[in-house]
Amino acid sequence: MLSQAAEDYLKSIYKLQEKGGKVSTGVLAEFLNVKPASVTGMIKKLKSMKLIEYERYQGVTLTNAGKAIALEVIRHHRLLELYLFKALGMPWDGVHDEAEKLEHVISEEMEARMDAYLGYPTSDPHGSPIPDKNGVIPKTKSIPMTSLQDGQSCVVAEVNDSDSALLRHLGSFNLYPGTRFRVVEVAPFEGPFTIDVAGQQAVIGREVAKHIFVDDIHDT
Amino acid sequence: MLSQAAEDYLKSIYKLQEKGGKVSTGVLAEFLNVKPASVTGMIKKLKSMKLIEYERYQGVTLTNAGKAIALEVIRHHRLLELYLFKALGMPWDGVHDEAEKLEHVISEEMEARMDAYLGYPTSDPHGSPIPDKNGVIPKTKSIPMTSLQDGQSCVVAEVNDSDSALLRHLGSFNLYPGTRFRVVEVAPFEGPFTIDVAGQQAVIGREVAKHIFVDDIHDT
DNA sequence: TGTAAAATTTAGTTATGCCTAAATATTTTT
DNA sequence: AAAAATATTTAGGCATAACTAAATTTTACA
Repeated sequence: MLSQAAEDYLKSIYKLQEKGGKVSTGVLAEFLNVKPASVTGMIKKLKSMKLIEYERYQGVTLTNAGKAIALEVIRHHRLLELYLFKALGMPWDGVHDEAEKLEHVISEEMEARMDAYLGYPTSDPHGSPIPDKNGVIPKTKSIPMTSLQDGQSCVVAEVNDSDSALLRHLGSFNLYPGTRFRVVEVAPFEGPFTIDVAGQQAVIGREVAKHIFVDDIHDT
Repeated sequence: MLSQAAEDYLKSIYKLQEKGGKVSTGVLAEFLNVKPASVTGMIKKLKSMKLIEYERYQGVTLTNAGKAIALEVIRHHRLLELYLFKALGMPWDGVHDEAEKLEHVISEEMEARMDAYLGYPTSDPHGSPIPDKNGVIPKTKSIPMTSLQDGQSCVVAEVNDSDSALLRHLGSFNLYPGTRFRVVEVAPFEGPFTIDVAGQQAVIGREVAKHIFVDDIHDT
């Protein structure tokens, strides 16, 4: 059995690898809130287990075996988030932290039972896709909210799940995955977005908008 | 935050303390499947945290603070067992192992939500009492099945939860908490019990009977 | 292209929690 | 009450996974 720490490394490498191929020691250290020297240590262990490919100073990539474990952990995380949200009624800004601890601990049996209870879902409460038991992720084609223009209408597809204060903020505007809104105005010089959600106006700053992904875009 | 290992020690000391006052190093080591020397080490740490009282060679007792933590962990365990059984339909011989891992990880919020979902239950699927959130345990007055006589009728109150093979065995006779049965015969010389469960006869050996506790006894 | 800055690795330390072997204390037996 | 048996503690190790500080490699730029 793999340690929780090792699982977290693999999950993080997977996520960072999504954005750009190889993952550097520094970026990984920053992401995991540990020092780069600690990352080097763990990297050596993961390499010896053939879960990553690695050459000194060159960054890391997951092997197929490593990727499978990363996807398994991500699957646990997202199934748990949705389960806690739906079955226990936990708030959408609270499920991430709970899932973060539980994801390393649940059995395959529990995973399967939650999956069945939820009707084999494909996305979690924040809109992130849930890999199936073979590690296949449903394809999504959302774009960052920051690329929207005045007058465009769209649907919230996915929001970053790890910052609970941000989630509460979005919740106060009813900005959940599936919610449609229209861009009323994009202030110039990298300014904030004024949007209309079901008749209510809201102002969303750039920093917040970066964490929101949308799809089904129409010009109005 | 207390480590999982420390929580397990406190829980184990609590359980062993139930049967007889002070808990010796050796008994605790045996119970936890570690060596006595390891127990001595942890004992020193727990003493420095004022969770147990301890004098060299004299065994340990929980302080009030230690007892509170032990009861909290036991509450988590039993609530989880019942939750997994009722909400996810896990078999009663499988919930122990899952709860054993989850008990150290769940938040107070999750505990409270499971408790509410279950309607503030007072016993788990094996009949063990669930401490309330203040650590108060519902009093039970069951006796070991081994003290029953021919012709007595009784109800299963509690069975040992940690041996899943034993639980499957009992399940095959429908011997769950709440099930009534009648003692048809107690074989002499410490022999097995022949019982009648809803018209079906079953033979229960002494070793198995030791792990079954019953109440509501009537002579027939 | 050489040097300074930035990133990464190595070396050595710490804390947790387990282990074995040896020393010591307690209990039981004779 | 002394010897033998049992229980417990001390001493020294190992693995994990973090840390700091120093050394090394890579990259950036003048």
